[in-house]
Amino acid sequence: MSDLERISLKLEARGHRITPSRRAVVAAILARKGHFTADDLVVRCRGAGRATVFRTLRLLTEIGAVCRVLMEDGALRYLVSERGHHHHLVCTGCGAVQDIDACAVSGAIRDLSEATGYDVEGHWLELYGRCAACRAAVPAGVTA
Amino acid sequence: MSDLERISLKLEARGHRITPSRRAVVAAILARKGHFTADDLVVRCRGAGRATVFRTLRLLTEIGAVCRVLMEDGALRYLVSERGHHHHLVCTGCGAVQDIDACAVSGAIRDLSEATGYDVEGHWLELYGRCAACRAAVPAGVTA
DNA sequence: ACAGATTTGATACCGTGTCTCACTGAGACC
DNA sequence: GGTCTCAGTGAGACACGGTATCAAATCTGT
Repeated sequence: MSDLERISLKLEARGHRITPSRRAVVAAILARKGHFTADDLVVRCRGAGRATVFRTLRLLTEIGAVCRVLMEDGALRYLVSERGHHHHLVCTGCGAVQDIDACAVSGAIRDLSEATGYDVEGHWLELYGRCAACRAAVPAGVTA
Repeated sequence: MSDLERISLKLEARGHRITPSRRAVVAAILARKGHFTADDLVVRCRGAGRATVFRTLRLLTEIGAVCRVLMEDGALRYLVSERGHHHHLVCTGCGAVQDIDACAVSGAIRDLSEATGYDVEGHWLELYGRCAACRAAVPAGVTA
């Protein structure tokens, strides 16, 4: 089963129709390597309008086919995702994104719940660093 | 020493002038309880122009007098901060923000560095939940 | 075929933030 | 005092990401 088919099934399961526009957006997303902006898609999906791209993007985020990555400068980007809850390790050199399956904070959350009286329901964690390749290309400490 | 004076000193130490506009922006920020948007400040700082408010806000973020909070919906807000590195626990009920001094992920970062070959340089962590007061007012599971 | 619901795309709009540019005001120097 | 310089200012235009509106198109079930 292709990724496109799997996503289509998920959408249909939630009562959404599989239209040519949505198919085009999903195909464009799957064709992207790494993260992308909503505007990237708008440019590539000449067939679908801006609003439709954003709507589809939101739909896909809701069903978990796409997730959002917070870049170091505060900008939000999108990324194809097949996992449920996970975090990202973003390379500040080349922009590569590595998924992290193990949730690094689940233990800390329990402690915090007790200490603060909060019922912690969710969290957002992004990590930034330099991947092995970028470190080899430009050793740490050297600012280009 | 008042907060305003402390912040002024920090700015001067970096070679910035303490102008009436900046003083007004800082005063407006200090008068705010909890988080606020840049637009909040623009409205309250009738004396200072929009651009100046944003510029001052950026300055204060750089010197660490103000930090940004990522809300659950992806929106960014500002918050007075006297600490260095810390994280936030945001109440999804009343919007209260609790600072968390202990960095919950420093241990996990070491492990990740080894596992992935990344040199992890920074991270962003926000936690969301319901504070004790909100849990008492509307018990968990009840959606208003 | 028909009614009703969903989807679409053009466009206007909003929020957040930056850029531009002419102007100001304070300090340095003569 | 005059004037030079330069950080800072504010009005407004702009950029960007995303949402709201709304008429038209397209499905779906009967």
